[in-house]
Amino acid sequence: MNELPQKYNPAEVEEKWYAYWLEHKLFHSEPDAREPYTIIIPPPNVTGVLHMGHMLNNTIQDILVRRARMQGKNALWVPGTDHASISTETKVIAKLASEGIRKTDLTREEFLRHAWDWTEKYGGIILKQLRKLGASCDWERTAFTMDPLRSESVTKVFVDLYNKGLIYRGLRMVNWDPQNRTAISDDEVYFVEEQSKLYYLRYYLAEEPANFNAPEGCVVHTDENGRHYAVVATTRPETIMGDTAMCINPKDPKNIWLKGCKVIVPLVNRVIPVIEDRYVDIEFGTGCLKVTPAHDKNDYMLGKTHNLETIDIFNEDGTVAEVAGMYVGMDRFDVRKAIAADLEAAGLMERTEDYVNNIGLSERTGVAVEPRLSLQWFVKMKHFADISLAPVMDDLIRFVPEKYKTTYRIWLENIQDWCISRQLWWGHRIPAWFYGDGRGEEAKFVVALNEEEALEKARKATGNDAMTAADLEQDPDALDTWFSSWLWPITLFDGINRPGNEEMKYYYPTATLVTGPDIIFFWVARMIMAGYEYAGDKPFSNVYFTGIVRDALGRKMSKKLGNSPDPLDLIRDYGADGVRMGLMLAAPAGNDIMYDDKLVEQGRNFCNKIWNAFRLVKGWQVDRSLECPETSKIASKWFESRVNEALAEVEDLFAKFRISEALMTVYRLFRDDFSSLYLECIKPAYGQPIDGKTYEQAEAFFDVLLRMLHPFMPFITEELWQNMADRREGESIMYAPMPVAGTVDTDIIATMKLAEEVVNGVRGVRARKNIPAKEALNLKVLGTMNKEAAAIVAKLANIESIEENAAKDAAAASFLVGALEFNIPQRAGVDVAAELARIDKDIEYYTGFKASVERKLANERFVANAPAAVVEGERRKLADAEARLAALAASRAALQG
RNA sequence: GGGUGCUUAGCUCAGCUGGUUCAGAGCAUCUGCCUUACAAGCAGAGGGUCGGGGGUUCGAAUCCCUCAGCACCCACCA
Repeated sequence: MNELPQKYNPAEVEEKWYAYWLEHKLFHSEPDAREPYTIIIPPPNVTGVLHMGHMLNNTIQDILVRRARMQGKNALWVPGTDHASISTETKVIAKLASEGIRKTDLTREEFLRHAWDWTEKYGGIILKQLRKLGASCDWERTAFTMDPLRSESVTKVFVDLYNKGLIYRGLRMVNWDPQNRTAISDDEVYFVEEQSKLYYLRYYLAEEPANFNAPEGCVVHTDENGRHYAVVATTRPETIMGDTAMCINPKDPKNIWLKGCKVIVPLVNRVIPVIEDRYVDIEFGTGCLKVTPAHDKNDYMLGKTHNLETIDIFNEDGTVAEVAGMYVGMDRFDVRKAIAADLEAAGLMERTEDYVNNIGLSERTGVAVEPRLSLQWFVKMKHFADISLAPVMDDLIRFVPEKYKTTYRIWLENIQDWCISRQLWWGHRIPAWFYGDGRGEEAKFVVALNEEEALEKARKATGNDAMTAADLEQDPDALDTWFSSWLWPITLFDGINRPGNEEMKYYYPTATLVTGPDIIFFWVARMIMAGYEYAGDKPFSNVYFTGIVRDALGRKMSKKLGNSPDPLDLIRDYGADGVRMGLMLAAPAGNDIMYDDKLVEQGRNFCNKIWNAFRLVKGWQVDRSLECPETSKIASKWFESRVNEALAEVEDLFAKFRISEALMTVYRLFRDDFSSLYLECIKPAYGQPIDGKTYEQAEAFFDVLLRMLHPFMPFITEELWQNMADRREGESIMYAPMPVAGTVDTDIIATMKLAEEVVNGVRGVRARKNIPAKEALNLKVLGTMNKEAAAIVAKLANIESIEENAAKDAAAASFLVGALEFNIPQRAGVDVAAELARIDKDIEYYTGFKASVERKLANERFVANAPAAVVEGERRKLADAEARLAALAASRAALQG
């Protein structure tokens, strides 16, 4: 063991043990008689690369899984990746574009071939990276949301929901991404403030009334020719070709004169009616609203209630369509500029104003979302909201931190139907086949598991047995990625294709889901829904929401800022265990973590500490003929209790998912209690051997500590555990039982605490007087002290003799522990002035303290109302203070004496 | 506009249903040490009127009200 280097070298250790774990299939799980503990990975994007968020998230999962495994549970962590339809398709399109290939030039099949090539090339990189972290995933079970099992399940669920009437096809205003030419869900839109303009446009009256007579309070606009017009404020003048009405609030006195009129859309010269609706905000702009039902959600609703025509003036890519009649083929933003200039030129622009508004952008492409009327597939959510609210509110599924319950509830209570179709090719294709003419709302279609079944259904529906596959056309759309992810906890055990199979029965519901709160709606909520609908039970019992990893300045990590370290670089520089520890130290549940290199440095340093403590113990020569020294006996008795205390604490913290605090508890146990106290207590004098009993006890403690540390720091603990004894091939600390808290001897804890305080006092004197640690001292106790504590003090503080019931030594340095005074005679004599000053400072403090306690006790209402124990406590406080003051006064007198 | 949460040492945070383990931890800082496990270390020390104000109570970091600031989520106004 003496060959162990002075510093821990993580790289080779990590490589070696990960290979060992794989070789012996230590991550693999099969159902058996043990209690299961299952975690399903939030599948990262198949073409993604590991970032700090993944590091945090997966470290937590690994800690939970490893701990469960050591607790004797059959632990399974299932890995996999997500096909991430929009994200991947966007990347493939970009890659093709760089080669001069346009998606529109390819057939669906050709495009998919490219996409699969891409997926195979980059797919799974992230899973390889997870191994560097030490992730104990059962790689034999690696799944992909678009592999055959998962795909088949998705189709079945679609068909089933359709048959239950929970899926429908409908014309709706959706968020349209003109770059990817697809609909996206509300959740995929984010809003940013944009500096834009409010354009005030003239809408002339179509007919001048014979006797123009506006009521009192009206704001009437008249041009130099005496013609009357209304003014409409809009941020989107380019949509005027789609105007089919102007709307005023019936309660608006300014605009009441427009009631019943018809106005002319500027430039377009179409005559449109003025309608009235209380939706219009009287205070905004002029109180007149142009209504463009095809291009605005609210306008669409107005259009429905007022039976307005809908003119869709944009193409899929955001250029102006034929039907607009002007600016055809121009991009929407170019049109805005052009139309503003043209309106200006035509004298139809009243004025413009600077204006800040929120515009919706597509999460994937960053382009402005265009509200667009289109035919899409939807899942009715009412039913799902009904079945998924109570289990969370009743803590059947426990959310950590709890505050997300409210978020969840509010979302469910306001749930909207889920748009699940995407105009993409990369994804699960919608299993609906059209027949006959027309693809609009009136289109005829069948929903089926495959083309064969579709044909059969279509024949039945039409009564036309001559129908062939050529008469069918499958809906070209793909499904929203989340439509496969929401089944993940079920499909990983093939629970859709083979309901109630053995693995489902064993592994489902899973134990804990670890994920970010940003996907609570996208994913967590929908898995709960799917769980109850398709597995008849919750998908998981706990949801642990992690925070976001930020930089030291609190900024989100992003490629743009370049403030995100590459996790693999960190692992290389600090070791996987160091990085894991660094991240976990700063990661209370639900709190964002401010990443700082200092953290992983601390982790690395701690690894080194463990390493060196091991070197120390392993370096001792053992002489079994030696008696076990008293101090070692005391130390062992004490440390056993300390371990039990810490174990109980850790158990409690894990139950509360306070993992960072659990780690801190073990960290302090190892560093402060084990290294600084226990090892120092049992350490034989230099060059001397250690007795057998103490050595074995120390080894046993080390073993316990390694097991406590293993879930957090798997590599170094395996390395040392393997080093401690001859292990069988295939044996691993991964399966060593996690120690369980035993009884705590509070007396020995108190004794050690006292010893620590005395040692601390002696060291304080050494520091003040510049007495080297090597120089043995004599200690006088002005009273008596616990013998065990005294023995420890002698060893740790390098005391050669302890004299009890000693007389006050005026020439000695002194300190107090409680009311007990200690003196350390000095060779050099004492600095009376300095000593007096110190004593006076103490006297001042305790006098004030005593006064405040006396005040409290003098208060009759306090004595009458406070619980007896509290009052008693105050009395004791007073007595202590008095004793202490007396001791101080005696010291003072002796010094002066 | 609606909601949730936060504000405690220089930094990151813990302090549960009010009282002797209430003012704590880690990191950082300062001082002294290359003491034969570890300088990626050891020993010692300093540092906060618990965001402001008010209230309840014998007693408030803890409960209530209010003000201020911050963060996040939802909705989105032409």
